[in-house]
Amino acid sequence: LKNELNKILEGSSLEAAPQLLGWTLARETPEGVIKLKIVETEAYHQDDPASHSFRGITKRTTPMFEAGGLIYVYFTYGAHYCINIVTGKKGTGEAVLLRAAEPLEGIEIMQQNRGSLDIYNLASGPGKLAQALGIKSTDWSGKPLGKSTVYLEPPAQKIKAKDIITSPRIGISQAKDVPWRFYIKDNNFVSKLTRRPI
DNA sequence: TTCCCGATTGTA
DNA sequence: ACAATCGGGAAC
Repeated sequence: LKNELNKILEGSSLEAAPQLLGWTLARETPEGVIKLKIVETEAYHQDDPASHSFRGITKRTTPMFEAGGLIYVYFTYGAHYCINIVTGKKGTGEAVLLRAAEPLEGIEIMQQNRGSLDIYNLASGPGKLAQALGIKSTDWSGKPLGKSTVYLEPPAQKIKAKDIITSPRIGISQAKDVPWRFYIKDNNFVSKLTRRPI
């Protein structure tokens, strides 16, 4: 019998991205547990020019083509790590980028990891989110969600459909028009970047 | 092996 | 508004 998370993760990234809003992202570190509420996501898939999986399986993108439930971590701009949740069936290259989250527990650990005390600056962007969690290596990529890595817990309260805003994705040059970014309406912890003008 | 560029962030 | 920074992927 599949639980709710498995149902989400075996679906497409486009379906999963809004459904993951409100879920708690957690990691147990030597310093203590870190928990955040996911407030902003983006969907990427195989037939999507903006997706790393668009050009097929490479060493980097191999996890994206596995069955849903893995994490996919990539390094970008020479400085930042970003965390995705792989979704879909094995053989389909899709994932949900975790773009922003609201700190819930382990805030001091995240402040330490980020070198910032401002709670609105701890995970308000994909690079910041990974840094807050202490994810700073692509060795994490391809690992399954689980207590020994990073795991998800159900939303404290389900996010209502009317409170989910869709918009174009951020920071990409291809497929700028499609509304595959999702975030919680009026949430103060979403990323601050403005969308590049078309 | 060379070259280009990026699913970003911090600073000016 | 813009530089920093370096690995991935394509091209040569």
